[in-house]
Amino acid sequence: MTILDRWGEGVTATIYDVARHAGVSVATVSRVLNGLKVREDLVERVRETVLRLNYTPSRTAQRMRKSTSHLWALIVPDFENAFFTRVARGVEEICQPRDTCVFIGSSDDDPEKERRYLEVALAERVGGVVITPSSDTTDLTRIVSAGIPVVVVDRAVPNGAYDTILTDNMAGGRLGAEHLLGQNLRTVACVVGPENPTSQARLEGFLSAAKASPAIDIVRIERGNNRLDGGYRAMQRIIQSEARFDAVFVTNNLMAVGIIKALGDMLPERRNDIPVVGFDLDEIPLLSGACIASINQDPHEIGRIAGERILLQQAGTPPVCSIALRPTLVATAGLGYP
Amino acid sequence: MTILDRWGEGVTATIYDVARHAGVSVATVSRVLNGLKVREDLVERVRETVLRLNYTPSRTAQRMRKSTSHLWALIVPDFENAFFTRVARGVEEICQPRDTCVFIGSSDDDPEKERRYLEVALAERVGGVVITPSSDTTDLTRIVSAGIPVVVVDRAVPNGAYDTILTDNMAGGRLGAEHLLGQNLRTVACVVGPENPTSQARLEGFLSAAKASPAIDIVRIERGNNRLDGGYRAMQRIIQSEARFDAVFVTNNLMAVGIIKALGDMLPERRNDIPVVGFDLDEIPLLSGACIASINQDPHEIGRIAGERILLQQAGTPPVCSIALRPTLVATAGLGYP
DNA sequence: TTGAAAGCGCTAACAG
DNA sequence: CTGTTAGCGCTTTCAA
Repeated sequence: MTILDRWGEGVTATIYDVARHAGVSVATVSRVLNGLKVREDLVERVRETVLRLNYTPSRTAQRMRKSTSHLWALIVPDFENAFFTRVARGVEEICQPRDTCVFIGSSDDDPEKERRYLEVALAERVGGVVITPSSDTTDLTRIVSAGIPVVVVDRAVPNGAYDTILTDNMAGGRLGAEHLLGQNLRTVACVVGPENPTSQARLEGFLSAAKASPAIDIVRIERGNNRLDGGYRAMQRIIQSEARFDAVFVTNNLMAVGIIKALGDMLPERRNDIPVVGFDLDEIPLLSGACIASINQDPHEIGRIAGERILLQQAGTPPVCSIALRPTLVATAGLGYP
Repeated sequence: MTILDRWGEGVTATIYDVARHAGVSVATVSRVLNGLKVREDLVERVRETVLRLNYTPSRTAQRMRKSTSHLWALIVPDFENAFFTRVARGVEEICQPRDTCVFIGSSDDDPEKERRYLEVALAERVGGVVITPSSDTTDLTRIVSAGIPVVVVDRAVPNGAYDTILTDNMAGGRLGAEHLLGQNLRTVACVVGPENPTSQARLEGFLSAAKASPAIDIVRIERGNNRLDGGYRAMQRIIQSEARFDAVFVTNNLMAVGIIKALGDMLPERRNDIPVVGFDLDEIPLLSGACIASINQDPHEIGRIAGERILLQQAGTPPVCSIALRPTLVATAGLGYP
C-alpha cells in the first residue's frame, strides 16, 4: 500500500514515499531538496514525484536534525497596539526572505503570561526571540542559556547584557520642548505617563530643553495611565486648576486622544487653538482640527534592526549592542491630507 | 560528561539527561511529564531533576510522535489592520488555555505571499489554519488533504466546503439605511469599495432597505479603493457634482476618514452637520466633531468562534458550518467619552 | 509499575 | 555520485 492508496485520509507523503515512487534512496531525495549535487535525470524524477505526491518536507523533522529553526518568537505587551504591529512588520521583513515565520505573543504586561510565552519559545526551540519585557523582573536567562538569540526592544532590561533596540526618548522630549520654543509657546502643561523609564526619559528630556532662555514655563505636570481616560482626566484636572497654558506636552499617544477630547468638551472655543505635542500621534491630526506636533518613533525600523541582530547572533556575534534611534518631530502642516 | 558539565554552551537538557540524573528510565520521565501513573518517590525525584537541569521538553520532538500540534497559523491580508489583530485576539483566547500559539502571516493581499505562508503552515504541520483568503483563487486543498483543520474568516471562498465565519454584511447595509430613515435623513450620497463580495453586500443591503416608503433618495454612488485617499477623492467628486445630500453612507472605515477630512476641507461650515454612516468607525467619533454612526462587526468574536471550530475539527467534526454574525449600529451619542 | 526498544521524518556521515 | 544507516528527542507499545 503506497501513499497514493491512503489518499484523503489526512496523511502526508514522507521522504520515504517519494524515494520509493521515484526509485531512489531517501538520501538522494534529501539532496535534491537541499540543492546538492545529484545526477540530472534523478533530479528530474524526484522533482516530478514530489509534485505528484504533493510532498512537503516536515520542518518539525528537519528541526530535529539541523539546529536552525525557521520559527521566531515576538513577545510584546499588546499586539493590538499599532506600534508593536509595526515592529512585527519590520521583523517580518527580515524573516520573510529567509522563509522564516514569527509567532506573536501578547503578554498584556502580565509577567505570568509573558513567562508562559517564553516557555513556549523555549519548548519550540525557536531561532530567535524579540521581546519587549513586561517588567524589570522578566527572566531571559533560560532562553539565553539554551543558546537562543534574544533582542530586547522598546524597553531596556536593567543591567542585562542583551542586544537592545529602542528610541532615544530623552531626545524625543527635547525635540518637543525645542519645537514649542520655536513656536514661541512658553506656557505649557504636561501630562506624563506612569513612572517607567520611557515616560521618565521623555519628561526629563523635555524639562532639560525647557530650561532655555527664555525658558518654558511649566505650569503643571499631571500623571496619567497611558490610556485614553487617563489623558482625559489629567486634562480635566489641569483645566479645573484654572492654570493658564497655551500648549500641552504629553508623553503618550492614547493620552493625547483623551486630551484632545477633553479640550473639545471643556474649552470648545479654544479647542483648535491649543497646540498638543505628543508621541506617535499618526493620523490623529487628520481627524481632529487641533494643531498637533508628533514626535515619531520608527517602530518598523526597530523591528528590522532587531531581526538583523537575531541573524547576527545566529551567526555567532555576541549580543552586546544597544541602539537608540532618534525620533523625528512632524507638525500638523506636514501631516495634513492630501 | 553530563549536561551539567556542558552548561552555558547553548545546550538544552534532554529527557535522557533527566533520566540519568534521576536514576530512572526515559519512559518514566515521559510518564511523569504526561501525568501518567508513576510511583510517588520516582515522581518526586524526576520533578526535582527537571527543575535542577532546567529541562524543557522539545515540542519539536513531541510533534514527531504525537499527531497534535501546539502551533496554529493565522493568515490575514494585513496584520496592521486593527480588525485582524482583534481577530487574532479572539483566536488567542481559545489557544492560550491550551498552551497553543499562533503564528501570524500577512498576505498583503498578494496570492503568492499567501501561498508561501500556507506552504509554511503545511511544512510546520500546524494544528489548524485560520485564514482570510486574499482572493478567489486561494488554494486550501493541500492543507485540507493533509488533515489540517481550516476555518475561513471575513471572506468566503466560492463553493468551498470550509467552516466559514463572517459578518452579515447585507444586514449591516440595511442597518445603515434604517438608521438614516429613523433620523429622517433621506438624501444620501454613497461611497462604495471595490467590487468584492463585502462591498457589494453592504451596498445591496443598504439599497434594499432604502426602498422604504418614503424611500431614501440616493443622489450619487461613488467607488473608492477602501483606503483613505479613495474616500477623500470620492467625496471630492460628490461635492464637485453639486449634488444636494444631507448624509453619507460609506462601506469601509478608512474611506470614512478620508470623507470626513474632505468634508472638513471643502465644506468647513457644514463639516459637523453632515452625518456619516460607515463600518467599524471605532474611535473616529472621539476625535472628529462629525456626527457619526458606526456599523460594527465583532472581530474578536469572529476569532473566538474560528478558534472553537478548529478545536471541533481536531475532535473530528466535519467542516460544514457557515456562521454570519449580525453587526450592530452605534451612533455618536453612544460613543462619546466619557 | 517500570524499562527496553521501536519508531516519527529527516539529515549527514560513511561506504560503496 | 548514490545508498545505507545512525541518530535528533520524544512517546508508546511490549515484556518483564
